[in-house]
Amino acid sequence: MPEGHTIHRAARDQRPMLAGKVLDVSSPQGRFMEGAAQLDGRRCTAIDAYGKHLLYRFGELSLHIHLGLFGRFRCAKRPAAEPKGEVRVRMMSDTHVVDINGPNSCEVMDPAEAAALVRRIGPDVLRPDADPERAWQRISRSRSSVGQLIMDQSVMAGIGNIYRSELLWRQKIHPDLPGNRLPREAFDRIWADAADLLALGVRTNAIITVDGAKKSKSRYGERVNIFAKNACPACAGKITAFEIAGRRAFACKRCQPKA
DNA sequence: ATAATATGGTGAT
DNA sequence: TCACCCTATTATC
Repeated sequence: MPEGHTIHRAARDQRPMLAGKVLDVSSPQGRFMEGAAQLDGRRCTAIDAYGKHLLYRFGELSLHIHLGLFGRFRCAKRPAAEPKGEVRVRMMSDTHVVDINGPNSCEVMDPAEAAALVRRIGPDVLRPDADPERAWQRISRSRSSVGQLIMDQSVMAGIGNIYRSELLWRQKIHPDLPGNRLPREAFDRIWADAADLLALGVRTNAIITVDGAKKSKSRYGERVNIFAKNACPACAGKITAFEIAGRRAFACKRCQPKA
């Protein structure tokens, strides 16, 4: 379930559970034994989110987590229940248990490695210190498509596959438009809308791109406009489905002209 | 039971 | 562009 909002939400949720506390760190699944041993018994000093990456700081050392497509967090109060599924890391404070299943990355980093990681991540739409100018410089100089660029985490961080289609639909821009033909004004709208939508995602812990929509249990329900949908909510025309670099993408030809 | 799918990313070709 | 990594859930036989 992870786009950028998921990670920032996790950081927000887990700070009061873990930060400032000495943690028991283990790997119930057994695939992170060495890393867990390095961190076990140390104090978690901070939890930082950068785009889709999460860094649990333990003084000099950082635990780098990237959920990938399948990863998930499970948080609970103690006493700890039996690990559910393949729990790569379990972190336990005096009050809480955080389990991480199926992360794409799970590694201990030294300060240089952590700094290098943060450096290669583009400006994060969810961070107040992000500099959109960096993203604009990349996009406006690139012949790649806007659809590709806004989901490239080194260009701008946080946007995933659903937000991509939804953002470009909301801003009436076709994903195939080359970055160097995107007007500055359109980029500004994309950035601002991304910041708003992802912030709402953090608040609700859900991807909601339909104005005024509420969380719902159905798969995409009324929360998204065109992602995995057939008809355009604006013009009732057919939504076209295609692929961008192997990922599903959606657009309305009528509402999202290429120029 | 087995296959297909998924909101992600990397490294080789 | 493809193969591959990681796991859980849903769809299909």
